[in-house]
Amino acid sequence: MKYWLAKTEPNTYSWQDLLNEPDKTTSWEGVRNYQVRNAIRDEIKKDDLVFIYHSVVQPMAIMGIAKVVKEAYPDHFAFDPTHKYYDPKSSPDDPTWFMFDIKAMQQFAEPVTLTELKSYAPLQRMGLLQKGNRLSVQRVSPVEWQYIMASRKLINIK
DNA sequence: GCCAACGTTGGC
DNA sequence: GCCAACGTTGGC
Repeated sequence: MKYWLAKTEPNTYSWQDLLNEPDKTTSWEGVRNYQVRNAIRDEIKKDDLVFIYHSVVQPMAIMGIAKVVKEAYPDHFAFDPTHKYYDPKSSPDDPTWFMFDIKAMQQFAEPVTLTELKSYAPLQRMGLLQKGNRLSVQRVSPVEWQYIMASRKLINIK
């Protein structure tokens, strides 16, 4: 099993939006970066765990944990000319872009802020903290994952 | 609001 | 194939 971190701008789609979904489950579409596409298509597997991170808006922080419930499948939003995620390069016969589904599992009692993450010596090499890192879905090492998990009380979502 | 970092596009 | 121009991301 692998660990991941997915960024989202809460003004567009927030952790609370995920909690409000039927079965706390949503599709993660709209990735239009090839490096992230390759990770989604080739590496993300069912039952992998994902930190959901709020970017741009204060407080920038990891909000909670989701589980991959469906592996990569074609991002059909790329096929719709009226949709903002439309990309004429991608076709149903030969899709360029992929999406996957996640379900919210646990929430941190308090968000784990970017400022706090930066203050932890064991996390200095974490992808999120590297200058210029713009990958919207990225790997988290097991050590980093466990360290962050141990920093907070977790609330199970029912 | 600014701007550094980075990815993509398109002319040559 | 190079690279300037442009667009986007995302922290400050």
